[in-house]
Amino acid sequence: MHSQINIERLYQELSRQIGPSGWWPAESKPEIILGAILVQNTSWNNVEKTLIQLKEVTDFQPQKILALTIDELQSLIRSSGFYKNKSRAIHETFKWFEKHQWDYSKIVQRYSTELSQELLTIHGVGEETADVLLVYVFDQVVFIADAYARRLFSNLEERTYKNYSQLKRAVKLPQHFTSFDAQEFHGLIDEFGKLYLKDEQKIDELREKTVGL
DNA sequence: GGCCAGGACACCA
DNA sequence: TGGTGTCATGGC
Repeated sequence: MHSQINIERLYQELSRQIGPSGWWPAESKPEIILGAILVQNTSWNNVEKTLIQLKEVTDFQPQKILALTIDELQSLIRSSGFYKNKSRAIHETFKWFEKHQWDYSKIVQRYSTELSQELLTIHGVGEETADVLLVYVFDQVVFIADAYARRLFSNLEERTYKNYSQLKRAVKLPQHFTSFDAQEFHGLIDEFGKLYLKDEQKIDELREKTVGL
């Protein structure tokens, strides 16, 4: 049996050290959706270049995004890498939202607890991107078990979470977490990862405060 | 100049 | 269900 992290204390401690995270860094939901796809296995630094291009050309207006030819879209997002995959993912995801008139609250009502499964039917939207959309677009209280989270939890608990679903199953957010908390928790984990994941002393310090038996 | 980044998917056993 | 190869750019 591994020692487990006290999620409550981890959230509080990360907030105290580096909060507020300011995540997700975007001014609109279409921009969040674009960022969520573009950042797949890619540094945010590369994504920012792409977002600047997209803003200039489309101002993140869905109808303008969808009006781009596949070649135009690929050209605009090229610096984010995997541009063939991502151009298709962006197009299919935006078509999906268009099908639902970009009515976020209505989508939540319609699919209810099945929304995650529905998002996963979109080509190019996998486990993590679906959770990111749930948290930052649909304001759901969900844990995002991304690479930074897996590394952090693996380090703190001194074990190895091999993939997304393994950590996802292991982490239950506190009942009282609001959608803001879920957003902030993810942002803090990733920001902490960027800053300190290679700092053993920092990790040890955090472990003492968040891991019990 | 190789390694890696805020994954997803096809294919295989 | 779980493991592996592939997709691609830019920063270090």
